[in-house]
Amino acid sequence: MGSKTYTISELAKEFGVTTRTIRFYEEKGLVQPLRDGQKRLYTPADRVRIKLILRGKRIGMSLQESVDLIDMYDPSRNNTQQLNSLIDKIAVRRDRLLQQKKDIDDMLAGLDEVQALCQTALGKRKKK
Amino acid sequence: MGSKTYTISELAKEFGVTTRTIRFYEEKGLVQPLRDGQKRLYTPADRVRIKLILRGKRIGMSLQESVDLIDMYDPSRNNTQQLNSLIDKIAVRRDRLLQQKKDIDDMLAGLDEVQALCQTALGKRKKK
DNA sequence: AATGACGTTGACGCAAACGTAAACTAATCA
DNA sequence: TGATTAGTTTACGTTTGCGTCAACGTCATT
Repeated sequence: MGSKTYTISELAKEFGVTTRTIRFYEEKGLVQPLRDGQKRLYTPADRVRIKLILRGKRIGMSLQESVDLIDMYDPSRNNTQQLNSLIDKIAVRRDRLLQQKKDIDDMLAGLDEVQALCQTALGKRKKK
Repeated sequence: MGSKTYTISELAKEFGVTTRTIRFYEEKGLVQPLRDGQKRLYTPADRVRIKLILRGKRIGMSLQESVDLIDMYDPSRNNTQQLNSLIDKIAVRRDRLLQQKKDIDDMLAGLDEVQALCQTALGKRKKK
């Protein structure tokens, strides 16, 4: 029953952030770990939340945006109203994500070109 | 010869940013527009730089990172040393971009799931 | 000549996302 | 038992990326 918990430094180490960062997320209400006396205890669910937040960060989302996104994943107490507006929000997000994907592909293509230039500039001496 | 130039507000409008933003980029040395007396005149090259900077922003790059990336696109005065280190940098960037792409795909998949849930939840009332 | 529209240079303000130092506790290792 | 290690709170500091005046110049109308 006592499913696994994590200490703050375990998670910090796993995700490559400082403990300060994780505490900061708590200050902002992004996670609410349990306590063993003074010490914070993180459940697997907490761990996932942090993971998702950091994933959002990697593509330039603000912490709040990540949280908003995470909240979408839980259409628990939703009336028809809310479900419809949720669908709209999803559409907006999807558009942004697709734009970002395009941006990334463009950049990758650019990098390929430059790399090719570099290699022919170097390769002339090597292979042929 | 006198190839086209743009005013600051033209570019601001085109890219959906304020003129303040573009001046800020100049303060930081990201662009160096010509002058007609006091007024800034942006060349097509300046315009492209700004465009690339904003593209970087969309996927969470800092302004400086965008500039670093743009500088890669110009392997002008490169000796073998620099070409090799450039290739290394490109590899690093590519890895990051691929990770970001994966992050985006994961999020898109998540959104698809949630949307499906929403739609079945709604559809049950509609159809029956 | 006055009214806008557009441009300029400071300079201060501000939110986000932590960094960093101080000062403390609680458990553990030697 | 003293030292080290990991945790805690409080609080001020820092960087980035602009927003927001203020105070002024320059044209083109009206």
